[in-house]
Amino acid sequence: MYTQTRTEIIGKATLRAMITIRELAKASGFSPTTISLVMNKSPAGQHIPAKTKESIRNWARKLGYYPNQFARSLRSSRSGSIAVIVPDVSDPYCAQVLLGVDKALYRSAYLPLLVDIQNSRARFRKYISTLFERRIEGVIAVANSLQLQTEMLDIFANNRIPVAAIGRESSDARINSVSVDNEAGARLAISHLFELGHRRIAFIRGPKAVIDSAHRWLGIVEFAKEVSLPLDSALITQLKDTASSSEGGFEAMMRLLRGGTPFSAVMAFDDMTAFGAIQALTQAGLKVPEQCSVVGFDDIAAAAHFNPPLTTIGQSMEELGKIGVSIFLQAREAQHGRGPGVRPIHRMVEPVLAVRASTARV
Amino acid sequence: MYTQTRTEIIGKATLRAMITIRELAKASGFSPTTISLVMNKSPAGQHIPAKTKESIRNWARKLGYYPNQFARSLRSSRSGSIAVIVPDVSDPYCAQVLLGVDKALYRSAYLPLLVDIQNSRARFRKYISTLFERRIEGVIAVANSLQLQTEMLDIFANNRIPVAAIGRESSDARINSVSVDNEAGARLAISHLFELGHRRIAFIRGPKAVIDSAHRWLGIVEFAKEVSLPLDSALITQLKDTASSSEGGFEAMMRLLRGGTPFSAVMAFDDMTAFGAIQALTQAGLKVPEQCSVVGFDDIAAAAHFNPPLTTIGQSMEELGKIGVSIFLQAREAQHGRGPGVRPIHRMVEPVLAVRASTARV
DNA sequence: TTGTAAGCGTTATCAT
DNA sequence: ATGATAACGCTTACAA
Repeated sequence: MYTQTRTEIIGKATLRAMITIRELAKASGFSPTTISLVMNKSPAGQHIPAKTKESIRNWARKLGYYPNQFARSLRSSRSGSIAVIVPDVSDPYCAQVLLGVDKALYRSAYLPLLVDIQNSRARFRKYISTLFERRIEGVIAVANSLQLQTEMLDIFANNRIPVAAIGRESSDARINSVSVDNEAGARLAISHLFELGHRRIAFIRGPKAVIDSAHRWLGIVEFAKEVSLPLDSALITQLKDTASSSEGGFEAMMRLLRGGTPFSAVMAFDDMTAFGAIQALTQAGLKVPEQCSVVGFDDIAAAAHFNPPLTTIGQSMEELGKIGVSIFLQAREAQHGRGPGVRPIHRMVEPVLAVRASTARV
Repeated sequence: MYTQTRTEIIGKATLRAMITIRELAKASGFSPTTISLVMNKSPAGQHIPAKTKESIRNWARKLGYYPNQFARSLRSSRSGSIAVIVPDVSDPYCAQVLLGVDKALYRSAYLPLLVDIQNSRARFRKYISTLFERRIEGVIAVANSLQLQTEMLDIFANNRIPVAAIGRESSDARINSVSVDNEAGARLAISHLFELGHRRIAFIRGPKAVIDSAHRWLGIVEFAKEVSLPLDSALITQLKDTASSSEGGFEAMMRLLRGGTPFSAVMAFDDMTAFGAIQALTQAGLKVPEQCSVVGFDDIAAAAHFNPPLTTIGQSMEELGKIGVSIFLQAREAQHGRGPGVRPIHRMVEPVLAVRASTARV
């Protein structure tokens, strides 16, 4: 094959191995301009005969011509890349969001640059220059965890790069966001338990610093008031760590059990917490859901496969990701259109109750 | 701030917003050459006075100068990007490998371009041109699943782009690979059960088309022969789908239970399969591990959080990822050094037995 | 020690 | 309908 012969040159050869538009021009007999017009389906080239177009495309395929994106970006001032920042790729929540982002971006002209900051501020900072050097046109950040605070995203907004924060409402007005309606989700969860006849319900609240915790708690308090359900402070505990984890859930449940106040159901901050809580219950000889119902939040992939399959509040992370992309595209459109008059976009997705086998009638 | 003022221009402004080396030259009073030498710490610039260097770096920081990577790549013929291809980002196995890849790549000069082919050949094909256009210098592919066959990676090898396949040995000699020692892993699993006193062991084998299945089975057969353990064909079943899943495990276990042949332990193809099997056992009223021990393979994150926590064979996906990167770096080094005489690299990681609560003495 | 100028591959503008 | 030419921002001989 042609390209293979050319790669015999060693050293810096890697990129040179590809054929250039001028070489393609020479080989095909057309000029670089014509080729460019054809390859990009430019409006300016609409009067080029179909025969010519056909011929050029054939030559391109035959010689393996792939236009150099760097030259293109340099000329056009468009990088076609967008940063997707996640606190931790191996976290199932992030993974699901990523899936949605990817699906949505796939149809667009943008390529995602995945930045996994692994819960480290230092890593985040080190990536910033890389992203600027690559001239990213936007940022989509999964900001559900503590580690990726929206303030950190200010640097992008300062440089007029549109930012979409996923999973947490931003305090900065210039930062767009999508998140689940935490309050509504919490209501769904507690009302599910309430309808099953549970009256003595325990709560494992999320870390204080996570804004979602507060919103979810608000939903609980309001629902409780409406149906006159008393909230016993002996049945309320809080995750200690900054991040949620199965271990945290385990410990929280141990505290509740040691407390001695009886309860027939638990509402956990999220699924990981619920997993830990169920393990603690099982270990204490209590069967779920027969002796204690458990409900989680998030509906991560593992929830459905857990033993027992977990009843939880789904928030379609995939949807969050897709909306994140659409927000970016919209923001970018607005930026191009009128410049300054861009309003921040905030959207919420509706939570859904996924009833599985970890909850039962009293 | 300077950069902000400049961005008032609308339209194509996004990339223009950044300052160029010439503007920095004008502002600082030094020439582009000097600046380039300083910013890149070029050997040629070793005699530039510290004072000048200092001054240039200060100006750069003050004006927010980030060298344009496109211009740089165009000039230097080095893209600094490498494709990381995964069958499915939301799969926990992939996620863990990705973590390792990312950690290893972070210290290198390369930026990963994540390609999630979502188990679709069509998506894969569509990405190929994007990757060539961006002039990737290498490919790291998680090839554990059926969906990403090593043959698909040939197109890169054909273009002299080093490829490292993770999770599956490649048949093509030009494709480097790292995988777990499946045979040794299977031995670990069965000998663990054997030592716990199990003699009637059931097996849920992996899909036929997955090469790992065969390797694991080989380990089983050899071990059985050594200790004269009879393998009862009534206790051997196989996943039907092309991919492994919790559902597949559930069905396989139902088949085994319906078969009526008694057994005290099951070895599942992988963790997801084990999850499904445990659910089936639980549903049938059998307690794990009291009435039936279960062992998985992979040690995905959820295994430790499962109920009961799953005994399984760990294969440090993170390690696989890191090795994948080191193989790429090595391959690239070799390519630069001597050109043709590059030997394919194949490495294996040792599996480890993670004993948790899903297995017990008979 | 620092500056000048050419060229990387593409595309937009202007000619033909 | 197609072609010549300049410019995008950077690096690197080579010149001063």
